Amino acid sequence: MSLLEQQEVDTARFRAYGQVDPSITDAFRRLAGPRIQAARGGVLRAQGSANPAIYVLHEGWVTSGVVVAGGARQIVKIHMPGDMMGMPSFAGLTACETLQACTAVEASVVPFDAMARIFREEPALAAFLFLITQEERAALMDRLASVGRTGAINRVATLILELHKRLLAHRPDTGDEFEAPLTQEEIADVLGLTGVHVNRTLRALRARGIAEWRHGRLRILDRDALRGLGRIACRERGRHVDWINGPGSAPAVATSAA
Amino acid sequence: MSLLEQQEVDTARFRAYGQVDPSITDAFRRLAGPRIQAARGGVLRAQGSANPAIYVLHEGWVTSGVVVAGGARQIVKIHMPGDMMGMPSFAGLTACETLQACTAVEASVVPFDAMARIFREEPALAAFLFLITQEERAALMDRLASVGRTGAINRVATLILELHKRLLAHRPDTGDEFEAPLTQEEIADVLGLTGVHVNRTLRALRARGIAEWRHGRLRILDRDALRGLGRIACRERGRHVDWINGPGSAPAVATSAA
DNA sequence: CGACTTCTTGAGGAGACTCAAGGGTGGTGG
DNA sequence: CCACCACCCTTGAGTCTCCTCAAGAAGTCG
Repeated sequence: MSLLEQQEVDTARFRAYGQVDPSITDAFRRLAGPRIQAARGGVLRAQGSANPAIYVLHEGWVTSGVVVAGGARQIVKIHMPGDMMGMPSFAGLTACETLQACTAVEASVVPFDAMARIFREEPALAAFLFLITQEERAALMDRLASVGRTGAINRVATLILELHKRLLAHRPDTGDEFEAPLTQEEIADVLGLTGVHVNRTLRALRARGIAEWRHGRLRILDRDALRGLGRIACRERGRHVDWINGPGSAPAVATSAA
Repeated sequence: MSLLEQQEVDTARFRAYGQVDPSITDAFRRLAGPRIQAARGGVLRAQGSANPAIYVLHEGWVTSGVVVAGGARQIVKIHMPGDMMGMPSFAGLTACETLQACTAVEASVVPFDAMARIFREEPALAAFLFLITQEERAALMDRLASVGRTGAINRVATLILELHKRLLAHRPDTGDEFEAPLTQEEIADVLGLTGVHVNRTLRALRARGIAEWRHGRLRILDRDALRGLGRIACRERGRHVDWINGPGSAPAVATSAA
C-alpha cells in the first residue's frame, strides 16, 4: 500500500466532515503509531484487558462487541476502513468492548499519550474527535431504537442501508452490489436476533426482490422498498463545523503546530 | 436554591471523576447560560429542531428519546441532575433526540459558542467532556446489549441497578428506597418492551421479594438477586485522568485561565 | 368531586427462539 | 488435483416470550 493511499484511508473519517483545514488531517497523521495485523476471527483487543488503546482501521472490517453473562454477544459497531476503534474504553481502566476481525485486518495503534497531546496542542483535532464521538453516539442511539422498537425485517433493512451509506461515504464508486463480509451469525449479533432468524429474514428479502446478501456479498435490488422497511428517521446531512476554525480566534491549529 | 447548591449540582458529573483540578470545574461554571424550566411532560427540545444546543440539568429527571417511523419511541438515556443533555445532536444541523421532562425540571442552556471556547481555551475541560461522552457511549453499548440479548426481567434488573448506582454517585446518602419517577410506559420505552409487560415483570420482581417499584418510588429488597439477574459485565471503577493534567506539560488549564 | 393518567389483570396470538439435521462452500493438506 | 474438514448456510417443527386488545381499578390533580 502506497503512502498516499495510507493517508487517504487514515483521514477518511475527517474528510467526511467537508471543508476541513488540511492542517488538521496533517496533525492526525503525525500521531499514527505502530501497525498491527490480524486474520479473520482474530481478537485485536479483548473486553476486560488493561490499559485500552485506540486504533485506526486501515484495511478490512472489525466488530466491536460486548458480552453479557451467559455468553451471548452483542455487536455494537461494525468498523470499516478509516474508523477509529476502541474509543469508548478510553475513559476506563479496562476495555469495555472486544475488537474482533471480520476479515484480514490492518490497523495502527494510537499511542496513549497521543490523545493528551491532541487536547493540549491540537484543539481543532480534539474538537473533531469530540464531534466524531457524538456522531457515533447518535448512531448507537439509532441502533438501539431499531433493536428495541422494530421487527426483524426492519432491523435488517436498516442495517443494509447504513452499511451502504457508510461505504458510499468512504468510496463514492460503491454500487448497489458490494462486499459486506459478515456471517449471518454476526448480523444476528448486531441486530439482537439469532442466526437462524436472520437467515429466514434474508430469505424473505430475497423472495420479495428487495435485497440479496449471501456469502459476504450484498446486492440491493429495491432501494425504495428498503427505505420503506428501515424505520429510523433520516438525519439532516451536514454539520456544524465552522466553530472549530471559526472567526473570532486565531486559527486553532496554526498556533500550536508552529 | 442557593448558589452553593447550584454549583454542586453543576459539577456533579465532574466530581465523579475523582481528583479533578478545581480550575476545571471553575471554568465550566463560567460557561453556564440562561436557565429554563419545564413541567412534567414538557418538551425541552424536540427531535428535528434546528441548531440544537446543549443543556445542563439541575433539578428533576429528563428522558432523551428517538422516534421511529410508526410513532414508537425509544428512550436512549435517563438524565438526572448534574448530567449534560443533548450532546449527541451537537454535530448535526438538527437535533436527533427529544428531551422530555419526567418531572418538574430546571436546566440551563450552554451557549453554542461556549463549546468552541472550551476547545480553544480550556483543553482540560474539553478532555473531560470527551471522556464523559465516551462514558455515555459505553453506557449506551451496555443498554443495547441488555435490550438485544437479555429477557425482560434481566433488563428491568439492570435498569434498577444502573439507576441506583447513578443516584448513589450523585447523592451518597441514597438508600435502598428512593424516588425513581418513571411511569411503566417510560420504563418500557427505555427497555424495548411494552408497558403491559413491564407491569407483569415488576409484579414478578415484587412476588419474588427482589424489588418494588410503584408510583415513582423504587425499593430494592434483594440486591444480590438483582445482580444475579442483571447480565451486563461490571466495569472496573476508576479512570485514566492523569493525562489531562499530567506531567510533561504546563498545567493545561492554568495557561488559558490566566 | 370528577376527569385524566397510570396501573393492573386476563385472554389470545404472533414473532422470534430452540433444537435438530442436512447441504454448500472454501480452505488445506496429501 | 482431489479429498477431506471446518465453517457457514438452509430449512423444518415445536415452544415460549412478549405483544395486542380489552376492560376495570387505583391513584393524581385541578
